[in-house]
Amino acid sequence: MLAVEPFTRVHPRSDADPCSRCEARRLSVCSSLAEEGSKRLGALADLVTFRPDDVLVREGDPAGDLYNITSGAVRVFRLLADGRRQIVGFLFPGDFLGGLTGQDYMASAEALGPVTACRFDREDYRRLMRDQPRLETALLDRTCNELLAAQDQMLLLGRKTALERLASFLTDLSRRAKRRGDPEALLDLPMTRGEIADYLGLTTETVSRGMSKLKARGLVSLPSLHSVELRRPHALAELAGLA
Amino acid sequence: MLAVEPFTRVHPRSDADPCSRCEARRLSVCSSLAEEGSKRLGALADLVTFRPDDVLVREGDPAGDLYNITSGAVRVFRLLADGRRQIVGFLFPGDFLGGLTGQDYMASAEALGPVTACRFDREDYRRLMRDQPRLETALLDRTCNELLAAQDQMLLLGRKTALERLASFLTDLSRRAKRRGDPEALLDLPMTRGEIADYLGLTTETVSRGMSKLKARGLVSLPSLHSVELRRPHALAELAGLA
DNA sequence: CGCAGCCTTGACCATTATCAACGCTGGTGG
DNA sequence: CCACCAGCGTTGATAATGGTCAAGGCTGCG
Repeated sequence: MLAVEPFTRVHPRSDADPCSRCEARRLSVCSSLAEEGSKRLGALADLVTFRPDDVLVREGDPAGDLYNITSGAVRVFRLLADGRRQIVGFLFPGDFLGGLTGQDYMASAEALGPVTACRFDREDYRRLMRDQPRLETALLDRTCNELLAAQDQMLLLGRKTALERLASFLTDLSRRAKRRGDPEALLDLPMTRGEIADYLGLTTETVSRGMSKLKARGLVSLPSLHSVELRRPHALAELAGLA
Repeated sequence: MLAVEPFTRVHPRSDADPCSRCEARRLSVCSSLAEEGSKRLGALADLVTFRPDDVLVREGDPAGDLYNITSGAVRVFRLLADGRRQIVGFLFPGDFLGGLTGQDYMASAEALGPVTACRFDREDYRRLMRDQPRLETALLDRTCNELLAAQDQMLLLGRKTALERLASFLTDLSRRAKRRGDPEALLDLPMTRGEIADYLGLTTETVSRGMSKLKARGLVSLPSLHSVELRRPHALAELAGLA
């Protein structure tokens, strides 16, 4: 039986210092360490690049490295035996990939396009955490946030309609873009319709129809295949069931 | 905007000592502390009881207490504005309820039947964790396990059929019963069909039909409304998509 | 410029939700 | 102690959301 090995993300913090080594501008791991000597983290990490569809980690492989995404985007997913895929998350710059517990990776991660990431050895990172309890507390906080997001996604998958799911997705992307400092109304969609479908528990066709319907209702415009402009973000959030 | 506040569970460990105060036989929090002085934890906790449908914590309320369930079962859920409910988890003896980060509870929890629990003050628990890093590491591990279970549930809600969801549910209940030391083939179902439905993203009727179908296929028998006997656990696990 | 892959749209279909009726059961009060 | 009743569960008929299959268009890259 496989040991457990979840993924966690690091969300950027606005008050953080830049990490010169991994080039992320606002990264809470780097921030936590800045106070106690970020040199050390820099020495542990190296910058790696991936091409589109490259595999960062594969479900079932022994857990080794941890990554901070610094550019590009990543899909994290699990598969059923017959090939059905559920994407459990998309990672953007500032997000964290990898788990510290368990023996094997329990989900796969692949690059959506060109990706650069800051790689840590898992054991180094663990040692670092042992020396710096603040880092462990920060990771616990982040994992709790991740769990909260997972509960949101359960509500979405279990109880929302196709259109509500799309509205939720776009609203969430907008929120995350804003947090990263990217424009919140003109979204870049680095994933295909099929990947959005596998994230929302739908099919390509339903996602496509949903996009068309949102456009027809004037909630969004679609300047290009892989970008969306939120024209009525509040109405979209309302449709998403947020408030 | 509400601060994040996820729930985490403590899973029992077989090598743990009993916790005399909260009466849980195998509880990893108690275990972690046994090594360094479980008296202290005992002093912080008090035993509380709830009647059926009592509210343990309510979504949106300021986060205060943490609970270890010692008997009975609990539903943890989130709601949409129009009343649609997604149960994000059921808690059984040995499971942990409450979050250490964030300002407010982000999900509600109610007793399925009579429940007893070991209650801790959140601040006390935090202080305890600061003194005992092992406890924090254990909590991080457990939260990661929780996150993994959440990803399983996403796969279930996004990509499994109604019958596969039911098979997964029963298989998971069996695994958890075994871990608690309860019979793994004769399951107690403390929840209603409607609650199972709200956990699996289905309706009462579909759950009921699914149960009948599993019975017709000889995979289970239904000795009473709230118990299930797994007659072909392996076939059930296969249907669940496990392997 | 052409082709492959992705996206969109349409027609049809299937799974599951909805609506409805009825049966069971456990708790309560006469 | 029994009978009633409210709530839950089951089953059936019908409807709807979203899936499947199919055809054609766009686009970006070689």
